[in-house]
Amino acid sequence: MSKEIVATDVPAPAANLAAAGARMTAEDRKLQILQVAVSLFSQRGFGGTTTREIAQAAGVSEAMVFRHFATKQELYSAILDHKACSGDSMNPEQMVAVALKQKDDRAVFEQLALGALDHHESDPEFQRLLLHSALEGHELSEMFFEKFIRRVYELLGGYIAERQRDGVMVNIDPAIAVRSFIGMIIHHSLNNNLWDPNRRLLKISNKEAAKHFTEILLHGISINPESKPEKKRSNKVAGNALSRKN
Amino acid sequence: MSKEIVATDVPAPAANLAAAGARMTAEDRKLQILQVAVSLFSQRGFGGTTTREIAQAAGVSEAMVFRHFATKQELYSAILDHKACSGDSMNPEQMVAVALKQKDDRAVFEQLALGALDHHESDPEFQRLLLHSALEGHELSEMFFEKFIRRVYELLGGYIAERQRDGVMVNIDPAIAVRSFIGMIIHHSLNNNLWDPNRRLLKISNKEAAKHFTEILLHGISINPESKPEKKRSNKVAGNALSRKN
DNA sequence: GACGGTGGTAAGTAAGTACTTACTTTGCCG
DNA sequence: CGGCAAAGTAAGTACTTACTTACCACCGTC
Repeated sequence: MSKEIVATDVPAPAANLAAAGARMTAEDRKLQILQVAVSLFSQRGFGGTTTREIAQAAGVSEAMVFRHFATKQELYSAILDHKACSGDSMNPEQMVAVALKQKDDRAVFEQLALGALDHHESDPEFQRLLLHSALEGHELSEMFFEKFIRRVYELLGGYIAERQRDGVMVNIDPAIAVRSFIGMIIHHSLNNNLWDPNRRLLKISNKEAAKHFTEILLHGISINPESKPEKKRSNKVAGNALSRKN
Repeated sequence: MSKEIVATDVPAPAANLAAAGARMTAEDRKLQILQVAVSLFSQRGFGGTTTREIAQAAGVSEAMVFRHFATKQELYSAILDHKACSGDSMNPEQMVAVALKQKDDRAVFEQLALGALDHHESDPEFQRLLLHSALEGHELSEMFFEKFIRRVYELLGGYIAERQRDGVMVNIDPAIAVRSFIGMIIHHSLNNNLWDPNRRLLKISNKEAAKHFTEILLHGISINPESKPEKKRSNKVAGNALSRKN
């Protein structure tokens, strides 16, 4: 049972050089080691990955790893920071900014869902890293929570609260609605990446998934759902929201 | 940073004996080691837990661990088997059997949700073990998937399909509805156990959560949602289900 | 009361582990 | 060319790891 120690991809900086075993600038090598380590850590976790494996996968000696990262822990932290901070689509606000202002409920939720699902699909390593770090109690978990999850709750929760004031959504605690929605998304990605990678239970595109999750949520928390909201809906609606049950 | 090596609880068989360091029967000791190891593995994962820690936590020498379990891997597997097979409430059918036959939608979903949420809350170790094993690619992940998840999809999906034929639910792929619902539940538990144990984002009882998740789902996929379905609804409704969008 | 089997251990072993040290190679620039 | 800093390594070190071996101590029983 000898696992191959090969990073799944050798990305940007000097892929061809790396293959030739050629010399690289310190910066490039550091980045390469980091990227190789991402792959290994996400597959096997912190405790399950040895510095020797990392060095081997990067095609250098162990000493090089420790030249660039003083300790294994520092390398791990660097990875998590890198992944969390250089986060490309880590800004939920901007990706739904337009829809938000137009109060296009469907667009708000669908775009957010699609963005998240696509991101999870294109970078499954991140989800694995996040899970590993959460289980290990690493600070990334906390950081990601504070910097991202919390903001999503505020953003979406705020939006829902506003729509409640508009009288078009039932008077549920917005946080519950957000949790339900995020739950559908995360769990769907978790299924695709972790438990059911060949989609035995459910095989749909991210677009379909986003659409259906949105549909269920909006139908689930909207008042007057018999009027099929096909595209947009007119903005302000008179009247106050009333709970269907407190 | 010396972590204490103490199992969170010393359960049934010979808790008082263990405290005294007294002699135990082989069977009892085996069980005790197993239970102590559950706690450690769920906290730190397979790679993150050493056999010495396990022995220390059980109050015996390492040799005793290897007398009862030939290898560390065998101990791990025994744990997973134990947890998955001796699964107490691992039968979703029976816990909603009555509601199922009565076609009491609300009861079906709410009872299932509450059962799952309560189980996750009372045994968070299991969720952690399951996650660890999924990340590590252990066979428990597959087993649990086959033996439990799949059955929930069949059970709930089948029920939804039936209600669609009854004409009271919209013509969505039942698997999508199930995924959405399970997603809300799992993600909520994951939040409570892993990311937000002190409930900063959302603090509700399992009962409330189950009720709200059910509410959202049923509202989300039911036809005719304006008639508040407060308790039960009459069974057969004439007419055929029509999708609100394919 | 010697005996045998079972619960239990102290003290290993060989193969890792993270991390270092002392040293060699390589490219670059005056 | 020659010099030199930076990239890179082989071969460690000190310690931990999973797993063993050889040996006790207790206790029912014949």
